[in-house]
This record gives sequence, structure tokens and C-alpha cells, in this order.
Amino acid sequence: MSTVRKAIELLNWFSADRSQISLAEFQRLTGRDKATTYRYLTALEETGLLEKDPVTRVYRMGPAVLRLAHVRESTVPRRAGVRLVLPRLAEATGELAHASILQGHSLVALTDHASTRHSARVVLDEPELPLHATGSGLAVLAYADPALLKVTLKNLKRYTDHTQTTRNELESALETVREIGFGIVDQGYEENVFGIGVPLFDSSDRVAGSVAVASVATRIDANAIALTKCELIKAARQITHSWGGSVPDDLDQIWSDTLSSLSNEFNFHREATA
Amino acid sequence: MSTVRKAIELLNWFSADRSQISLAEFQRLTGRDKATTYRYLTALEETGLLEKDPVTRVYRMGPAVLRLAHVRESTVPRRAGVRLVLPRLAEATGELAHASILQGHSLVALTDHASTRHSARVVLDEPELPLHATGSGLAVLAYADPALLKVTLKNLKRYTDHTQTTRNELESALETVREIGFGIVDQGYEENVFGIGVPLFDSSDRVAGSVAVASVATRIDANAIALTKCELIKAARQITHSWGGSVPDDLDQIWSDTLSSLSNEFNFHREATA
DNA sequence: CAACGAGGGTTCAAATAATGAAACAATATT
DNA sequence: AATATTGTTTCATTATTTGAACCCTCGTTG
Repeated sequence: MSTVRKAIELLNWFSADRSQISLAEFQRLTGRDKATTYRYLTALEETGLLEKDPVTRVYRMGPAVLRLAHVRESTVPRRAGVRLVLPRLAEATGELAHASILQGHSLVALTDHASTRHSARVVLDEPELPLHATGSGLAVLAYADPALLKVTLKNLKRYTDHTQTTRNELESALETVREIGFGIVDQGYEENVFGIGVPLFDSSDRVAGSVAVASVATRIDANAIALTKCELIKAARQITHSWGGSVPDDLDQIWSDTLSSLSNEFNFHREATA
Repeated sequence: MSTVRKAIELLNWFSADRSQISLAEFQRLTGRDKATTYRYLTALEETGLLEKDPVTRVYRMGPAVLRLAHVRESTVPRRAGVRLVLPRLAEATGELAHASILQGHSLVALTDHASTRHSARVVLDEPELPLHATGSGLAVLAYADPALLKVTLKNLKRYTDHTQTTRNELESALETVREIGFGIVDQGYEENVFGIGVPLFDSSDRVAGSVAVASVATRIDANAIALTKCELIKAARQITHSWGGSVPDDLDQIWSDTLSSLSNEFNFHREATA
């Protein structure tokens, strides 16, 4: 592996949880030589990708990454496409709508939008969403390269009592996703949060992210799920379109079927209560 | 210079204006060998810092930078410190308040009062502010490393009839900034916009950004300027503090003097009109 | 359509930069 | 004050980088 790559991969040790790392800690994490690690870190610091606290000498993410992210967003404006859709999705469902993008092996929250309707809302703090334990994650896994599943299987962390942590459970869940066109996870990541997610596609027609609705689990019922599904389909189609991608034919067909059957049912309910 | 650094510095060629760069173009830009450049780019691509269009083979900023920016923001929440202050500043002055951070040789907008509400996450959508043509820019230049001035002098773009585009004009303007503690630019960047900016400092006690108020030029008078100055000083002190920095003694003294003399004048006016 | 040019990608010996053990320095910790 | 831990520099050895040259593909041109 190239020196450049080895050095840059040090950045991957940082996360919201582990946001400050010292030289000694890097040594332990990577198992590499101290002097080498030191020089890598120095190089990263010189470029502004990292920043060293002058007092404690721990390293943290540097200011340069903000500029790079700015350029990225101006080049590939994912956010812009999402921002038009999320508020509507949140309002229509009355729940928290959020979108994430797939980066390498992790799903990273892009933006979220809470509805104004309910005061007891679901709040997302975590930037990374576990692929095996969220509706977004399942939706992505089901349509992504099988290699991603392989990597994911290596670490099926348990978040709640409902988290599915075995290979079999996950594989059958993905089978279901492919059948119904949605990733649904009931309290698998956070207690009392019910999530429904759908995949998003970019111009390469591969999975590029997901959009999802997170509801308070006690508030959800068949009607709410039906509504959420309809809105999610609309949102996913729109975002995928704005990203220059297109929904795979098989999935698009499933969604169309879902829409027509659900809209019947939904109209029926509305007429019955009217 | 280390290989790592040389490779990473390729990222600096990207900007909002030049967001896609081919291998051949890199070769011309850097004057370096093709094979070497190719390997650098490949390494950057492997880490996700860059992304190569599979069809055209041009390189663009990769998705990994979004994750890094997210970590950066969760580690050093510049926005958080700014968000507490900007709305108050905007309300007190009745004008547009905005903050920017210095990244390398450019000043990038962080947030402004109008757009803070839903862009809660990481990425910046606002363009770069020219250092020589805005109140923010002058404020930063006056207190930044002289090297920054050197770089800035290389490209004094004209934006309006009022833009100062000569070395002498700029240098004397900076002299003024250091005397009065404010960067003031009357329609130097946009027609009919009057800007007043002050520098912000981070934990290394170097200039890290600026906060400024942009007013409609026809609406500004001595009173409004006095008010804006008072509010800017308060805001800058607070943000600098929240960033772990401190205002340099000489500047802090100037600001204190300004505050006391202006508050006198301002009280006088209020009493006169009351 | 053959020749040409431009750009992307690969090869290989020579040159150079990376490596890691060890020494040293500066802080924490006991 | 003694000791342990962490950060930084040195230097001979080693492995990686380097760049000229070459190949391949594609689009253009005489």
C-alpha cells in the first residue's frame, strides 16, 4: 500500500466518539511504528487535514476538511436535492425525516428535518447509522454491492433488545426488503424508535444513500405506515432523480404496486371515516 | 517535502470554480510527472478523498470529506459558538450578520443569520469572501500573518467601481483597520452593500475568521455605524471566547476605547431623541 | 481509412524518501 | 526525587517513489 494511503487512513480512526487522538493512542490503534506514525501525523497536520492541540498535543480533525467539504457540496450538491424534499416528507408524515449517504462502508447522516406537529420527537445525534440496525441501513444493504454485506456482517453490534445480530436474521431481513421495497426496523437501533427507509441512487445507478422516516414506536399504526411508505416513495424518486440517478426497474415496479394498493386502502379509510 | 504532503496538496487545486480536474490538467497545473501524479490521484481516490468519474475520468472531491467535516464540526463546533451570537447581532443592528472562517488563503462563510435555521449540519453553501474587498476580509488581513497579505496581493479582483485593487490602497486600508479596529468596506464587493467586519481568534490566538454586518448602503448613517460597532465588538469577543481564543491586547484596548466613546455618544443621542 | 495526437495507464532501473530501532527530551506519575 | 510515559529526532538500512519511455484507446484529420 502506498505511503500516501497509509497516512490518509489515519483519518479514519477519528469519529464523533473518538474525536481526539494522541500519538501514543495512534500507536496502539494501528500497531505501527511510533516514528512513522509521528511523521504521518505531522504531514497531515502540515496540510491542515489534522490539527494538533499545542498544549495537550492530541490530534483532531483540521480546518482544511471544511473547505474540502464545501467544494464537494458545490460539485456534487446532494444536500440541495435533499433539502427540497425532506421538509415536505417530515410535514406529511408528522415525524422525523432524514437522509444519509453511503461512504465506503458507512452510512452517514446528511441532514434531517423534524416535523412541527409533534413535540415528542425523535432526535438524531449520531452521524453514522449502523447498516444492520436501521431502516436506512437495511434499505441500502439490500440494493448495494454484496461486498458491503460481507463487511457489515463482521460487526453486528447490539444496540437494543430488538437488534438483529445474526447473519441469518440479517439475510432474511434483506430478503424481505427486496420483496417489499422498504427497510423496516422496529426499535433495533434506539428504544422506542420505529424506522422505515428506502434506498437512493446516483448517476452510476448504484446505491448512494437513503432517505428514512423515524417515528415514535408507540405512535405508529398501519395507517401511519401506509402514509409513510407513500411519502417515502415519492421522496426517494425525487431525490434519486435530482442526483441524476434512476431507481432500478424491479424496485420501481414494487414501489408502483405498493403505491396503487396503498392509495386504495388509504382512500378507503379516509372515505370510511368521512 | 514528504510524499504524503505532496499528494494531499493536490486537493488544494480544487475549488468551487475548478471542481473537476483531469490527469492531464493536473500535470499542467503542477508541472509534475504524469506517472507520479497519477499514483497520487489513485491513492487519494482509494481513500475516498477524491472520486473519479468512471466515464470521463476526471477527478472531483470525494464523499469522505463530508464525514471528515462532520467529525471536525462535532469536535470543534465553530458553528455552535457563532449561532448563539449571530441572531442577536442581526436583530440588534437590523441588518444581515454573518461569520466566516479563515481556511488557508481564503475566507469562507460559515453561517449568516438568515440561513442558520435548517442547515444545522456541516457543509458550507456560501461562497468565498475576497479578502481585499470585504469588511471581513480587511479585518482578517490586518491581523493575520503577513504571508496572507502577500498571497492576496497577487489577485486583487475588481468587483465594483469602489473595489480597491492596488497594493497601496490595500496597505493603507489595513493601516486604518489596525488603527480603528474594524474593517470597513463601502460597496467594494457588492453594489449598495456597506460592510463592517472584525476578526475572530481561536485557541492558537491567531486570526481564525471574522464576524461582520452587511448593511444596505443607503440606510447607513453615523448612528447605525456606531451601533453596529458596539454590537460587533460584543459578538466578536463572545465568539472568540467560545472558540477558545482571546483577542490580542492591542486590539482589545482599541475596542474598549471605542466602546466607551461610542456608548457615550450613543447615550447622548438616545437622550436627545427621548 | 490510415496517420496522428492527446489522454489515460503501465513498466522498470535508478534515485530518493520511508522506515524503525534507538537515543533523547519533555512531561506526567509515583 | 525517581520512574514511567509520551513526544521528537537521528541514522543506517531498506523499500518505495520517481520519471522516462512505452503501450493502449479514442477521437480527429488529411
